[in-house]
Amino acid sequence: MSRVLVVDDEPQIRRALSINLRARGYDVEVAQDGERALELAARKHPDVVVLDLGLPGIDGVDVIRGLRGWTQVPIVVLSVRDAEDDKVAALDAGADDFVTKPFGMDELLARLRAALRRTAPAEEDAVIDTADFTIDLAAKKVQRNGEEVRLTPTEWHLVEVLVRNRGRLVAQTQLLQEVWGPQYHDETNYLRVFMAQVRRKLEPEPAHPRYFITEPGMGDRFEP
Amino acid sequence: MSRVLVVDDEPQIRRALSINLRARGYDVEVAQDGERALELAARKHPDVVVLDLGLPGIDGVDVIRGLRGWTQVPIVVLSVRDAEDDKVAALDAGADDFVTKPFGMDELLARLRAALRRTAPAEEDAVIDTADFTIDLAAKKVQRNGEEVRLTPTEWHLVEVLVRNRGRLVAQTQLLQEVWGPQYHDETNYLRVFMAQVRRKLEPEPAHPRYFITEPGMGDRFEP
DNA sequence: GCGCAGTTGACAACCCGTTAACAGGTCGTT
DNA sequence: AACGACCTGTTAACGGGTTGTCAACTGCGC
Repeated sequence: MSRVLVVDDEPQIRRALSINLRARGYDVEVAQDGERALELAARKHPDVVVLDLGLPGIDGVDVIRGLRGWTQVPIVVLSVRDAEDDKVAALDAGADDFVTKPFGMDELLARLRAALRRTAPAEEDAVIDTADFTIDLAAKKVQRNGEEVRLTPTEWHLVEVLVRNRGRLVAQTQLLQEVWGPQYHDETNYLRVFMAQVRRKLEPEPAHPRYFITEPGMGDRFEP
Repeated sequence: MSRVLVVDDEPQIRRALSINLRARGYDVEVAQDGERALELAARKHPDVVVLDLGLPGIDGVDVIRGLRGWTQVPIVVLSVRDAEDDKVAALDAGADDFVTKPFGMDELLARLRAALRRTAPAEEDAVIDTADFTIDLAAKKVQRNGEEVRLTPTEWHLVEVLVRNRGRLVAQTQLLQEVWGPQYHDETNYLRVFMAQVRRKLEPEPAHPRYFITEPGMGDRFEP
């Protein structure tokens, strides 16, 4: 199920959210301050972030900026009532939604579902069919000639980003950051190696790719 | 600028929002009940909907469902405090965000910006069509006679600057600085070489350019 | 320790920006 | 009208950087 990163300095809130979210089937990571939040986000690639604005150390709004520098992951902010200015600043920094403390668990869960649904592919777009293979984004499966093709996690992640932007050119730095994390923005080696692996598994002629196209100097794209 | 559809049954709120939003440069449509909201949304295709939950006639949540049947337009819901159940129902029906009444105009504006920003990448389908070719700025693709034309990074960069300023004359120094960098302001050689390459790839008669025009001594411009 | 996945390095093939050289055209000057 | 200076258009070669590919290495989990 979906991975959630919870960022809050109050242990009892971390604990409450952790228990409640796990009970609903989410994978939960917790961080108690901004530094750890950014580091965990880079390592674990959560599907959604729940972030308390009132953090010790790095300010919550700066955490949002730090995340927005490299990822579009939805961010749900927790804030105290009457902190109107903070809310506006958070939204402008790129937060997706927020919940006022004290909050009901039902409301938070509803907002998490809403945030996740926004990034989830629309139902009808979840399956991409080509003449040579079929990609099911929801099920995370690829079929070729009726047989299932196994992709490693990184290979899949790469394919996913390209397919979600099908028809569009995706810059190398963007691909690297979305698949490997913010500090990998110039490890173009990885891209070459994994594009080659993906092509070997999916392209009819890996040496003359038809779907996973590299535009020299510009980036890569998936052509359906 | 962006088109906003405001749905509320209270005339003073419609009026206040209408004035404030227009003052910020939004195009505003108003509807006083659910039926008109659905009808206006279908006719005008707003970029974002501001919807009061407590409507006469069709329930606000049903309006959300009605919209979600055919569009992903972001919906910002207005609701009274303590209507927790309504909020959850609205979010699950597909609302994107909501604001509790009474609300500050700053907060509403911030949430509108956030909602618009979420769809911005998709919305920004800047596609320029001419009789001879099509330029898709978002996908970084150029088509000519149904076939894809490949531009090198520098060629693309040059085309992009010209197209974004379509119809306007762009000075040589400005082009050189935007495409090659600040220290290249007088390398007019580059401009000639690359304008020629772009013309060769896109113009029907490269020797008599119709789209990529050089105004001697002044600069260049793209004529759609 | 075995197997899988990700990481790293090496190298050839290729692509693209740079550069130079020259032809054609325009304009001002004589 | 003739001339030359200057700007523009066109082409081709060079060299450096990027890409595709392979294989060995590392680290982790079973």
